[in-house]
Amino acid sequence: MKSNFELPIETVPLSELVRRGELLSADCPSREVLKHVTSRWGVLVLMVLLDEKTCRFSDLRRKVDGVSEKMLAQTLQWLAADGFVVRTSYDVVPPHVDYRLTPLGDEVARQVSSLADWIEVNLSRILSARTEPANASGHV
Amino acid sequence: MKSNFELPIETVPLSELVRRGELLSADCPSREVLKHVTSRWGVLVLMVLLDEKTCRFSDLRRKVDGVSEKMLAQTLQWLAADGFVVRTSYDVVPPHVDYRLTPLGDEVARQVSSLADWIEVNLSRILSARTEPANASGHV
DNA sequence: CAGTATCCAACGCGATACTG
DNA sequence: CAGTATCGCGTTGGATACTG
Repeated sequence: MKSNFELPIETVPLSELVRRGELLSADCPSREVLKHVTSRWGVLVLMVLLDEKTCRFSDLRRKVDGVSEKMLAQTLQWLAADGFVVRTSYDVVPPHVDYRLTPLGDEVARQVSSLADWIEVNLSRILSARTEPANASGHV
Repeated sequence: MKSNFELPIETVPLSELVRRGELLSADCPSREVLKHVTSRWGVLVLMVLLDEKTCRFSDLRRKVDGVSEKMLAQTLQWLAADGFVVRTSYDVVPPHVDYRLTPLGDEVARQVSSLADWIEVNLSRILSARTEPANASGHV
């Protein structure tokens, strides 16, 4: 049986939309998208592209501290395959390739960056909460 | 040299805050937080807890389709250690344990859910964009 | 019910080397 | 510059079995 995941949203019964049932089901394609977007390097690449508008491969390598060539390439391929990023190669020597967000990618990037910003802004609150005994060991 | 990551935000030089430099540096503690929050099951657990207010272990297992006991336990420990989730155990037989968001956890959960909602709402747009030839193969 | 412990398979991911 | 190819280790993470 084919699920209604790939149907236009308007044709999906409203009852199945009311509350997120999609991501919670293991076989929903949205799990894949979520995986790419929230992957270790996916988040950071989207953040950078949102700021920079357009970036070369080596720019991204430098900005995203710690990423290897392999993982950067793979991450960019995922994001491109999902329609979030466009790759443009200029036919010159030495090679020149640009990456930029699509309109769709711009939207996810904003979501992701919003989360990232929250973490950065609240980092000290989080680190404080961390060291606490985690409480709740006290039985009720 | 100790970085200023753990200092209260007010004491950090403004120049280092202007644009997110934290998550982009490999050794920033925020990377860890991001990892927990955007982990495969972390996202889904936060979503459920945001909706349900309070949940038992087995509730979460059932709602988060596909998660194993091991990974659910580990994810909850991460989120609890970061101060996003509280674990409350009632001393009865059979055992009864509740999980709920802290105020801090509520804030991240909203961020994460916002991203998740975006994906669910735009899934059909994404799946459409996916099949396209990814364009950009055309040299410029 | 709410986990922990153990084993093991899959793969995420970095290091290195090579190519157009 | 912008990658791909290959190797290999460490971690992730599922399945199963056991415990308070």
